[in-house]
Amino acid sequence: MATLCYSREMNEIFLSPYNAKNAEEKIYKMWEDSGFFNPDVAMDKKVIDSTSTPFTIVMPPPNANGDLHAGHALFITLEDIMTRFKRMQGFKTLWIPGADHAGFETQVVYEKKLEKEGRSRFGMDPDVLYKEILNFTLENKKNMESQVRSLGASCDWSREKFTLDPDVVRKTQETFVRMWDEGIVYRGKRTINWCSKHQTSLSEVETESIEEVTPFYYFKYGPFEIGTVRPETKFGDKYVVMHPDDKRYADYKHGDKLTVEWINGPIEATIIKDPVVDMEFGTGVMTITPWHSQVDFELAQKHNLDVEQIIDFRGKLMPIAGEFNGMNIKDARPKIVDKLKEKGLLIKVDDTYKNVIKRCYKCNSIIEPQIKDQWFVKMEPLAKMAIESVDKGEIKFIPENYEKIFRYWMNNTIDWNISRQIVWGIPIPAWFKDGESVASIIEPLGGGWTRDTDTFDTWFSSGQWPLMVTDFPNGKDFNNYYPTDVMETGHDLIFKWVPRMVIFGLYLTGKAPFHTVYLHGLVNDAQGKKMSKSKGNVISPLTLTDKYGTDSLRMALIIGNTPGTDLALQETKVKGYKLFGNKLWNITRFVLENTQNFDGKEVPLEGSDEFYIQELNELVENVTREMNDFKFHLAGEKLYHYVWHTFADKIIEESKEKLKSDKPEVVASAQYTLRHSLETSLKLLHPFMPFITEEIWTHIKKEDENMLMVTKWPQK
RNA sequence: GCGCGGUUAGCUCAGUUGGUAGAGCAACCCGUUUACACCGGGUAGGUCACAGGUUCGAGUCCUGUAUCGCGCACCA
Repeated sequence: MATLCYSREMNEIFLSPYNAKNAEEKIYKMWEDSGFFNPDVAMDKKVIDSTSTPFTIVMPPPNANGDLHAGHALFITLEDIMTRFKRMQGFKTLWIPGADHAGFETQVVYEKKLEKEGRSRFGMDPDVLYKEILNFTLENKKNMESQVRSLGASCDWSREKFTLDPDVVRKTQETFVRMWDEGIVYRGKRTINWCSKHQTSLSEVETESIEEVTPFYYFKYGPFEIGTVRPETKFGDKYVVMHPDDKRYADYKHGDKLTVEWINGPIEATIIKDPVVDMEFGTGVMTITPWHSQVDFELAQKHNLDVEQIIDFRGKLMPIAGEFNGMNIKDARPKIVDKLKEKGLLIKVDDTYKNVIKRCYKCNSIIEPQIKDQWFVKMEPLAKMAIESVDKGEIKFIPENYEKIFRYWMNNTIDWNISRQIVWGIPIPAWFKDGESVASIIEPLGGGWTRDTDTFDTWFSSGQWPLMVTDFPNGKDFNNYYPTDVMETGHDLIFKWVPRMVIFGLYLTGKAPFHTVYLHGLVNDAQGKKMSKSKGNVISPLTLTDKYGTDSLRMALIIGNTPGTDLALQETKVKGYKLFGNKLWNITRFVLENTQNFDGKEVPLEGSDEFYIQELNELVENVTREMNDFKFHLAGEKLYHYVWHTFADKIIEESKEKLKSDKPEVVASAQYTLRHSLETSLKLLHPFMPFITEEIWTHIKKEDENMLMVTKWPQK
């Protein structure tokens, strides 16, 4: 028979303050050894009813290329709170961890490392480079995993997946081939975003559009005046475009040819009339450079115009530039302007012109639009499915306003370039021969095919992540846990990742991969400024957990932090929750010292005890409701308040008198109230502060009780 | 240019369906007679950005303005 009998020895640990460092590693090991992170084990050991409803979260796989940052700590805490809450409520709870090879991101990190060592990826054997990055990534993966553990994540490590696991690679390639077979993927020669430094194309989300003040030059072009910010692209400009309704140029007819003096001598120009020209802008006349501008390229296709490359893929001018051949565009620009000025073709320069320039989101290089054969995904039909799913209410967003942003993006899709000219990624299974392109895992019949050397955009595979980790299409987990429940991730991924997961889920299975998208904000520094290495204001979560314990950081990240809103992480706040942990620790000490002979059985409540038990019931009800509504900031704050200002300040203070009473029923009632309040508080706090609550629990639980992590969530 | 969000106490932020404004930290005063000084008790501090409107009643709903932040964007 299980009885409570608190001995002196058991209390001794509570005589000194809570030592997070000593407790955390031991507690995490106990959890992991129990196997309860894995719902199958929990069911086998009868901790969870095998008929219960599943609750699944897929962890956004952290990049295996460095240390965890504060944002990771936030998402791990949020997802762990959801997971622990549902697990205690008896759901068949599964949180699946992962690690991301993070294609371009990691390659950039590794290239920086090479640079420091005086090496370069260019000229390296691709296989050697790949192996080096793989080793680097696998080493970092271990580091990342141990940091995720240290934050208390109760995820099922037995199911962990890496985005380069062989089955992930194979399935990603199969999806590509299927999309090709079904006409969703095509090979196209189109304008792409080219980073001349990284020597790869990039998708729209991998570029940043930055507004800059750039000199705007007006040049004389025959009888016309044209404006440009990019004189260096103008060598091949032999089409001059104006609006068909523009009366100023009514004398010129579409197709008219005239000879004009230009940079390197006379050039034959052709008049093109097209309504794409804005008559209000500048002089209403423009020349075009189809190879290096998407608008111009579309115009060229429409009118079947010549398309000529001016700038090569290293960002240098080509032979068409004549004397400027081989020059870097940055150096060439002023020289070209000088030459035009000497020739009397420069009319004026506007130094106040604001222009939006696309840059590489990693190295800040100017993105050069180039024409290149790449693999594209047709976005429109896929986006349509995603919008329909949201229309039907199959996917909800927290906070709600992100639904609008999601819809906006889905309604304005551009076909997705999934080819990357880097080695670090999943190879695109495609073959070329005599201008023909075929998607196929194995070489097509006939022989003589050349394999595509490009790799996939990392989002092409991570977009399928919920399917990969549940072992789509026939795995046991896929049947049991797909669709998953909540996708919790940063609001910055509302474009990059969330839509792609929705699209792939719907495309491959007909079902959205999750019903709730919870988006957290960025974690900023104490002043609310974005953390960055260059500003030197980066706060490492590991430094804070070292100093104050993991539970304290978790509380500081959750309380007062509403979904979608950025958070200013202040060390004093973390410190404050360390004090709270200590408070809880000392409450336990008091309760233990004063309930030594108490058997734990329910007794009739005397005096204010009834009121306090009632208040506790209301707390349980409120906290449970708020947790169900994803309002963890409110639930956490209520718990903090209850424990400190009701439990400690009132229940304990008043109990001091009651415990001295000579009426045994008054003493018993007070003891029951103390013990019940403590146990309930620990259970409610466990998802937020798993370590300290579990540590206390091991000292107060009955012999036949299991660890707190799998103890039943309190009910009113 | 278009879109989204914020503007509440010195600082960082909460405030669920409209009902006389809250927390933490900081400040000030008092207190170490045993759970905790990693503490307790108390004090002070806000025309809820501004202007209108709806309402018996608005921090909360509507309109507009200002301002900060973020996102998107093929005007050469």
